[in-house]
Amino acid sequence: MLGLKLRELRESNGLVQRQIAAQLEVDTAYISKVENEEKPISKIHISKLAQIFKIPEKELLKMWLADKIYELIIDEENPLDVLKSVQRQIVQNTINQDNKKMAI
Amino acid sequence: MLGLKLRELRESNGLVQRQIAAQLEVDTAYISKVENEEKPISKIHISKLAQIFKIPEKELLKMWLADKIYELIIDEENPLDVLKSVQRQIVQNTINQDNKKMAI
DNA sequence: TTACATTTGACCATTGAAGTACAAGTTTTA
DNA sequence: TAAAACTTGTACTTCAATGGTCAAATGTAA
Repeated sequence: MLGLKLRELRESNGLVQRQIAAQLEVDTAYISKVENEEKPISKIHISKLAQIFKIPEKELLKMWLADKIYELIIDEENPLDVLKSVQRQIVQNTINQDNKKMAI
Repeated sequence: MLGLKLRELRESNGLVQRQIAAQLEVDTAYISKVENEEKPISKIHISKLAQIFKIPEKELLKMWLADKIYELIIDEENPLDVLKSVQRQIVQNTINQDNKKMAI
């Protein structure tokens, strides 16, 4: 998913893989594989990519994380279920923390 | 989160760590660390644990996955946001697949 | 006290993923 | 058709996380 997005970003910026590769100082083969989702893009490249494409680093980072999670659960029977339960845990957690603060 | 759950399960079944350790054929120290969330529980033990506690393996597996995801995003600024975007991706994906099927 | 249960810290081997390179092949485009 | 762009397969290294162990310390309950 992120690979595809990166390809779109690159193309809409009128760049070829070689140029991205140069800026990240990696092989063009790596870029190709990333765009074709054969390899994950390394987190350490996110900030430079954000620069190149002139988008907020945070946004790209969020996509990067979402991608990781996606890969983790997509083969499960019921991925949305799992997401829901994580969600519940986080919400519950926040509530507990707030309660603790109130108690002080 | 899962560690705590496992502790609860163990205690509500009236078992001590040594007994769990014996069944999994690991050191009690490992069990202790798992329950205290210092180490993740290995996936390969899930099925045996489900047996021991007499709960569906699927349920435990789901918790295991949820835990992984939780660890992945909990330090982010906006973990719920990330979850939402994964959710969207999955839903979108499902729709696309359905459309493809319809086209056949 | 004694014995059992749990925790802790230090340590270590294994494994799998990440990151990368290179060469050779295929596609695209001028 | 030639050059540029891209893809693909294989292979190598490195690195962090995992999955533990052991011994010693600490807690706890009879």
